Amino acid sequence: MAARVVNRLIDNLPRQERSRIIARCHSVDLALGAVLCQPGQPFEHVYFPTTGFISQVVKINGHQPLELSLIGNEGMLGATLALGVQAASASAVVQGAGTALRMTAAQLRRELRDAPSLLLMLNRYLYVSIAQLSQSAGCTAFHEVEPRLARWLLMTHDRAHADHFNLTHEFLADMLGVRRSGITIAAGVLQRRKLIRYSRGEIRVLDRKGLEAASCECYGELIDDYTQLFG
Amino acid sequence: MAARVVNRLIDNLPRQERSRIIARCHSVDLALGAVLCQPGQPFEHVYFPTTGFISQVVKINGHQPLELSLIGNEGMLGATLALGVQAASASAVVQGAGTALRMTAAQLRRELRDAPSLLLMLNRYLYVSIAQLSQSAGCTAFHEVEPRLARWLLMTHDRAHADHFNLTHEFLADMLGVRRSGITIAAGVLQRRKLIRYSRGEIRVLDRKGLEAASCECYGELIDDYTQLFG
DNA sequence: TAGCGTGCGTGCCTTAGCGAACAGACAACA
DNA sequence: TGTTGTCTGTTCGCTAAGGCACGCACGCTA
Repeated sequence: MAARVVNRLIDNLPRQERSRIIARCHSVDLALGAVLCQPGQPFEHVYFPTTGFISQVVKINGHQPLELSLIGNEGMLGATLALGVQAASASAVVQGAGTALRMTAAQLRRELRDAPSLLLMLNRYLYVSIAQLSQSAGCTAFHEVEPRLARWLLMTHDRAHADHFNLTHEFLADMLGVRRSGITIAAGVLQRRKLIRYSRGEIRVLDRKGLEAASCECYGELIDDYTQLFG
Repeated sequence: MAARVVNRLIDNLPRQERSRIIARCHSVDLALGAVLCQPGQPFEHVYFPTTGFISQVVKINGHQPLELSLIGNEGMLGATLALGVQAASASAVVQGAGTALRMTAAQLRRELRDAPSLLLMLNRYLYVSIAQLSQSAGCTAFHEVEPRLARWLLMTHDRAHADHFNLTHEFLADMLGVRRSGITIAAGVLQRRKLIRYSRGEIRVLDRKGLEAASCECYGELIDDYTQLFG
């Protein structure tokens, strides 16, 4: 169990290609806050998170970076290489410390040449990413802080593989593109409803079902988008 | 000039493939308001707009559809087919009447098999679309109605190939995900500044440079994203 | 020329959320 | 033990924008 690969994309590959890919990867630690790519700059590595997770964020002049998507062991960073473009389209930052499988971008390009199911997988993942980006755009435009926070906590819960994780209100505010005290209020409501408990940067999920009810429907949509293609 | 193909994606193809693709296409009229695809449903056709243009929109429960991207003769609808997924990820609606080159989805898939530059082009276009989606998400989250309206008018101006086009305030409000009277106010400001003039559903761009100054930087970013890959 | 539908201007009230600031509370460290 | 930094709670004033509704004005049709 300990040495088991637990990136769902890799796990989905047929056995031969899977071991080939794993052989080409190194396991690395993802250090909280590390910046893994910058928009316009070529990827050095691609990452398949196993226990850590990564945020893709967009920076808009005069604002804190806004989160676009969260990448955990259900996904990868660097899938756009399958489109033949070397550069990253957004920044990516480690958001939950942990481990990932990592491969150089050059190596991935080589593998893509003669690993048809790898390409197939990246393409599908890109498709899901596009669908999820679209959904998120709508969510950010229309939904309020509280349900968005709940959705965000659920997504993190899924990727952290633990009931508690470390995030300050300040950090959450940046990710959601809202004010810190807006998070304090929304999180306070969720805590009073006994859905979560938090203190000084540690958040614990107490009632997942309840959180799902408190979140906007976007959470379910994102899950559907993924399972439709990856089961 | 009259019969000249003016879809920039197609124009960028090498001569042989270009004529091959054009031969596979039919020119069709895009009727204002026509729905060209639905999320989750397979594409019947793909469209390369020439004079018309198309909006991709996302529907969120209880809200009007929000525009994700605008597709004119610089782009196409259906590029995700290159990812091997048949279904559309969002709805698409004709937003400016005009013409487009159209091909069946099945035909495109066939062409993709042995037209390497076509695949290359679709892949690049997908990359650009992802970058633009990300930028738009940030724009919707942070920028105010007036600059967003200016940006939107510029984008439409680029795609309409004319200084005037037909759009009501109501329609603009839906696209931007804001209230109708919010558009009336923002458009009024732009009109008083002599950047545009409008009346009963017809909008005319008077001062493009001025509009660019009034819009958020996202307009420039979107242009950059595109020109970086398509020149 | 009367009627009606559509598009636009405007106003009122409400509200979510911003910006900024301050205070308490805890943790770590010296 | 005190000091300092970080995290959270809370407040005040403010603004962009939402929801709603009314009225005008233009233009098509009868």
